[in-house]
Amino acid sequence: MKKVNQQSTLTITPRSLDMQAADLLREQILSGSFAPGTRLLEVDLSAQFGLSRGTIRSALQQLTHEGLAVQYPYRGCAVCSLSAQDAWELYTLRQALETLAARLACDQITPERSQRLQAALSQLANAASQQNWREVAEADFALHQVIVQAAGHRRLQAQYKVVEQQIRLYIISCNALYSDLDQIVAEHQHLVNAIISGDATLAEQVAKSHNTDGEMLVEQLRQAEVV
Amino acid sequence: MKKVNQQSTLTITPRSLDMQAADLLREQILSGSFAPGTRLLEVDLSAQFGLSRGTIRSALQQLTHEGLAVQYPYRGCAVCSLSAQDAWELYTLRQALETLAARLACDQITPERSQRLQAALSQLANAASQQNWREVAEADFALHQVIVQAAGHRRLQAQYKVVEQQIRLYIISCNALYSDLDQIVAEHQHLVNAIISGDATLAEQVAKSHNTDGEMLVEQLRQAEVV
DNA sequence: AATCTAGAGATTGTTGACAATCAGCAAAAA
DNA sequence: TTTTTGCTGATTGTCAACAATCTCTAGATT
Repeated sequence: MKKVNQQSTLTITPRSLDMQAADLLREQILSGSFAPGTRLLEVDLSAQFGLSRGTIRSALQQLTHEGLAVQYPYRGCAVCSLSAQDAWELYTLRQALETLAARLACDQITPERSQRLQAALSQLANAASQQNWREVAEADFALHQVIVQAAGHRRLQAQYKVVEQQIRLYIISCNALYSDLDQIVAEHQHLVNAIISGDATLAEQVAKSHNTDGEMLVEQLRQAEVV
Repeated sequence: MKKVNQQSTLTITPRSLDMQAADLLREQILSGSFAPGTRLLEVDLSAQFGLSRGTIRSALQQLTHEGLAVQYPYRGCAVCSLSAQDAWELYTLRQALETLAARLACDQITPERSQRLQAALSQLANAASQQNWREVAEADFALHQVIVQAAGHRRLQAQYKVVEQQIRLYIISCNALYSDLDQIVAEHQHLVNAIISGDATLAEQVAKSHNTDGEMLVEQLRQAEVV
């Protein structure tokens, strides 16, 4: 009789109601159901979710810490709106984190990790060949996740995730499109090769130059603000 | 009759009780009053502060997000304890953030900002000449704060502050000493000069090499764990 | 007409009580 | 003896009610 333990896929992991509420709200925000600027009122969400206001409050505090919501004391909470300055911050910060991740992943590269990088790169190439920019975006995120995980750095992972979420929010709010899918694949090919090569300085340099989608996003927001 | 407004030093800024409680707890932790591993129980703190448990709970959630506390569902909260792995993470992450800050500060350098950098550097040199390592540590932090502020990047500032706080916690828990104060001053001199020079690539390279205290900290923790 | 004041509505902030979970331990069962 | 079960104490998680703050508007004052 096999014991059910914490590593089993049969485990039910308890998750407090406030965290579940935060998860659901995050999903709504990142799927575009709650546009930037949407007010997130404790009273409304409490009624909608069938939970107490305190529980919702705790969930909103969590989202505020993740940068997805902004709190206005006594006046409500809202989904975060983004300026060009915000986009610039995210793009520069993401790049710094990805550069660190590339170097550390490279320092600790293993055959198994190489395979996972290659697999993620293949997914990206497949999505690009189908001209499906949404899947390209997802494959792009997934590839970077693999790199960041390969860095073996919990804080880096946590911080990268927060940045990624905010970037997702901005992509949705801009209806950002990827204009040159082949270039994106080529850039990522170059990055993965550099990491797998074991040359940390090269990996770092390539990651530093890896900015096509970030620059595009900042530019789009800048133009939107000028109009 | 002068109007009192939000920019006046006479303004009282409302700060919710939960944030005030978080401030006070943060201070206790960073001053060493609450050692790493100390249990932070809602019931005890509630009685001690004369606030409700919910308010304390919210304060602890804030500290958990800052990495100063760890939550154990249904079993209490504790001041974060640090391993060598944690120290490594902080040191590498800090370096990446400082490198970004140096580059951005350099890109946006102004005469006024140069002066502030020089002033902060002087404070560091003074502290070192008095062989007062606590003041050296504070001057070191202050100088980096000036650099990070000069980067004009709100998220970078926020993230840097979280990392800095955690580093402070670790320094206290290790009784870390600075062994070569002159070298520290020289390194910072080099960094400030690079930023002020306006050469962003140089600023970045110097910031990347700027790691004396971080490496020392990691090494001390590694030896403490071996014993 | 311009400015100030008070009140109402909307919303959050805080509280104390009840509900839920966890770990440890003693007793019962195998 | 080992394993299982049930209970208890300690602590958090959640709830509904009360307290506090903010913005806006109408009325009063200058």
